[in-house]
Amino acid sequence: MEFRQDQAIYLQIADIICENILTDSWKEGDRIPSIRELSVSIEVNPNTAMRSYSYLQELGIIFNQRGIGYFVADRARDIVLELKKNNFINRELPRIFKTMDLLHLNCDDLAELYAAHTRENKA
Amino acid sequence: MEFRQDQAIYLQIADIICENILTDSWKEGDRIPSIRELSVSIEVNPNTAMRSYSYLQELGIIFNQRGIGYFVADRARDIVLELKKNNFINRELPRIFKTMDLLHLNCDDLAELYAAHTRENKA
Amino acid sequence: MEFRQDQAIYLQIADIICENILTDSWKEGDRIPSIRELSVSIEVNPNTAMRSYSYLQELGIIFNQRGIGYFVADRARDIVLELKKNNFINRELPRIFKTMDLLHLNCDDLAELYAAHTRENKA
Amino acid sequence: MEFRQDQAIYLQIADIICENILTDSWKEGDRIPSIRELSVSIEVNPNTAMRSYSYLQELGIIFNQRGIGYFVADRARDIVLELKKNNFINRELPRIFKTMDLLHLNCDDLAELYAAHTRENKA
DNA sequence: GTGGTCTAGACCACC
DNA sequence: GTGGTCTAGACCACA
Repeated sequence: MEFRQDQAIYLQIADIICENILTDSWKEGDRIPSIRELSVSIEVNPNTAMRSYSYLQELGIIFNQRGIGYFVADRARDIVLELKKNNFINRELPRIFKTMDLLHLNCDDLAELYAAHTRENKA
Repeated sequence: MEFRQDQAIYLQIADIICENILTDSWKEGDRIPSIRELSVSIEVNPNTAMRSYSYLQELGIIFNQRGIGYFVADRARDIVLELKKNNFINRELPRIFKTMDLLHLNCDDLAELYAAHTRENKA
Repeated sequence: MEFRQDQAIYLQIADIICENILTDSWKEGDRIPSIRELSVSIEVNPNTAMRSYSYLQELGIIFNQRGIGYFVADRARDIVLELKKNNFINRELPRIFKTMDLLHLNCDDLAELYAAHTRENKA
Repeated sequence: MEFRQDQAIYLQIADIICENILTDSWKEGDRIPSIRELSVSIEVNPNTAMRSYSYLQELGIIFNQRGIGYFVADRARDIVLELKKNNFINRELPRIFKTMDLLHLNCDDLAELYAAHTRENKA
């Protein structure tokens, strides 16, 4: 497993888990891999995997049952959606539109690029 | 002056300078503030301001005349534009589109959200 | 059955049993539920229930008759009372007082807060 | 520096810091010892000290300035007071009174013990 | 100098 | 088997 350099590994792991939840690959109530399993499968130190889990637990996205493992929380999907949406709208969007202004790109240009992107992904 | 936590301060400073160039607030050939002036006005360590200037100098956006100061380079505007464009299209857009997919947002939603966000900030 | 996160489950179970003894719900000489019965009724791993019983047996609060079951020991009530009292006065009280000092609470406040808390729970 | 066995060291460190804030030993806006300084002075691993700081930062009690260090947050005292009070009233008090019931101790007994405790500390 | 992250490895309590 | 904590030591970016 390869990680980007521009973000802490434990955050990238957390992101991947959130995506799994958003796409229903991991459903609410499901047990997720143990820290040891995960750390082996993605080749990181158990401490790093643990950090991802602790982080998600704080956010209420997963929870722990002593001696058994971690599970996807009940309202996990809603929480993730809410967090991602807020972050996107309040943090990313303003910067995106600012950049667009500076580059003289308008919404139509973006739509075009988006269409191109979608085509590529289908191909 | 306040900075975000998610990016090095010297990069945020460099960004602001680039914006000044893109919007023609600082024109090619203009002398820009000395490291000391800048560091005082935005309340950062002179080392940090220095780092921003070194960074921009490496990119050919500004240049230094010993004992006189820093100046906006001749083709600065083009260079900045090129860099920003490449970065936006190749790095930011893919992640933006990915997030949009996960959040089930389409291009029209974007424009709408942006409008709403702008209104809120005005209020 | 739900357990707190801040203490081992087997200790919480042991505590409940002790309370049953202190309140005379379980009298000295009484047979108490088998490990299997208990583990089913409160939904814990049998190993965990077993651990609670072993722990209480070590303290002389319950005893085992092979093939028959566990029983409340003769002087169980006295032992429990003694243990609880010592623990409360020597371990808990000092920390309670320390917290009260920090929070500028006196003894009267305590009683008042407790009354308020009780009312809330009833409501 | 010695720590109790019944609680994680990083939490005990956090507690001590909170007490320093409550007693105004560390005032709002003050810079607190760097992670390295702290870890040396109390003889723990820097990672452990770091964990305490991260924990307190999440709670909004301290904050970090890049490359400079950690500082006591503006409303730190209020936050700590609020947290401690809530925890004491909602978590500790019920258990305290439950134990008092079981031990047949009443509020007057507690007051007496408290008075004794105060005398001891003065002596 | 500051903090942040990661690895490695150990030990422990618990289920 | 599970997670949780701690130590040790390294590397890095940043101010």
